[in-house]
Amino acid sequence: MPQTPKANRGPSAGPANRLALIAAAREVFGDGGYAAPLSAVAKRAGVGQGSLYRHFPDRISLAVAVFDENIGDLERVASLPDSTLDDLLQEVIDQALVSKALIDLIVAGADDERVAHLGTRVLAVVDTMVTRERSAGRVRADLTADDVMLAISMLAGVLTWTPGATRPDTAARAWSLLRRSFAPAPAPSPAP
Amino acid sequence: MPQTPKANRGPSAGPANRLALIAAAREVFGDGGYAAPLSAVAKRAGVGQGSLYRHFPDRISLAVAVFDENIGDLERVASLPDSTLDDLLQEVIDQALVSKALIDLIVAGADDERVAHLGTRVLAVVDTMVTRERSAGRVRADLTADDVMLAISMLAGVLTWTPGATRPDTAARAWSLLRRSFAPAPAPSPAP
DNA sequence: GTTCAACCGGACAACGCTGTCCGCTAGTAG
DNA sequence: CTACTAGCGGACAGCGTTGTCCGGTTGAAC
Repeated sequence: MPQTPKANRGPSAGPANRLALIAAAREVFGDGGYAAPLSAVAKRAGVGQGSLYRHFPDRISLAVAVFDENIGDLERVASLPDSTLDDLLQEVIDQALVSKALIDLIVAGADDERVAHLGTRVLAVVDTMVTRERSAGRVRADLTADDVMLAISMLAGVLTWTPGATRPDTAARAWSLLRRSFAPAPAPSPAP
Repeated sequence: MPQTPKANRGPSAGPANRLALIAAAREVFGDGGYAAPLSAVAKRAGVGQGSLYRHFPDRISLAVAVFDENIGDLERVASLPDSTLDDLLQEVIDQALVSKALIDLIVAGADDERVAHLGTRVLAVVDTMVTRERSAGRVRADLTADDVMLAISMLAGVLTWTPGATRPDTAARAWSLLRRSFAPAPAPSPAP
């Protein structure tokens, strides 16, 4: 009796399995980091290992599917005409753990086309926001999207290794620290 | 012939093995992160697994030995009466990868007494520097050591996942970004 | 009702890491 | 020289993860 089938929904599952896997992966990456075991994803999704590897042949394709949705959230925020950089960053903070996993993905898959595409999208979102903030005079004129990307990396990183309890506080402190470096230059000196 | 002894320095090794292990661990933690396999440390040190575990029963005791020296370097910088925060941070940047491993250690061993001690020493160093910079008016008056610790965490973190080639550039950009948030408040406004 | 193909779940082989165990060697004492 | 002991190197067992493989199940076509 090498097999003990308990339930097998057959081909009926449709895209359900795929979606369950993505949802499970988001949670697992969220609290185990990008390196979390994929077997945990299958288990959490209530799906066999086979289905996992059939839908997503490797870690990257699974991760790309997950982050595709997260980046969609960011794009949604940026597309609201009066959203601010703070709104965007708040979104990043809310997704902090997944965001860190995204960074790991971008690093790990630096030479993978699918991953590069994600990076491009994020940069575009940030660029939109920075341009808007700049023309509103809410940030210094020489602030670049790269600066903000760097800030986001740092923010997401520090939140990752912050114990859950103190995380909101750390997020606030870190963001207020970084926010200062974005600030417009104040009165350039009392005019001679 | 279950054993094929090639070389065995016997008890003659004295503290040499211990030192070799610490040096090897610094390198291995440096480019494999805190989670790097301990077997790699033994191999790098040219020492048997047995000797590794005899000297350092667990990962934490090995890591503590490594970082003890690194923190010593920081303390040395801070003890020079005219060293600045920039000098300290430069040291951290130079040790970036190991610094990130240190953070991981501090997180991983949050409830370990040996680790807590290391954390305390780092905070003390930072506090010294912040106090000095503050009274020299080189930073805002309300900058705290905790702020700087946070900045260091972020800096070390971002350097960790930066590909080697671009690391010096990233370090410079990140530090200049963070430096801005330490700056003293400028002319408080042209006086009404 | 029967056939078929798509899809499923979980067993399992391969692999890498940890931590232990043990036979061996280099100095030291007498 | 012999007896002894501290310390050494590396084999290996145990364990967890990855990725494959295959018998089993389901709905659709006819």
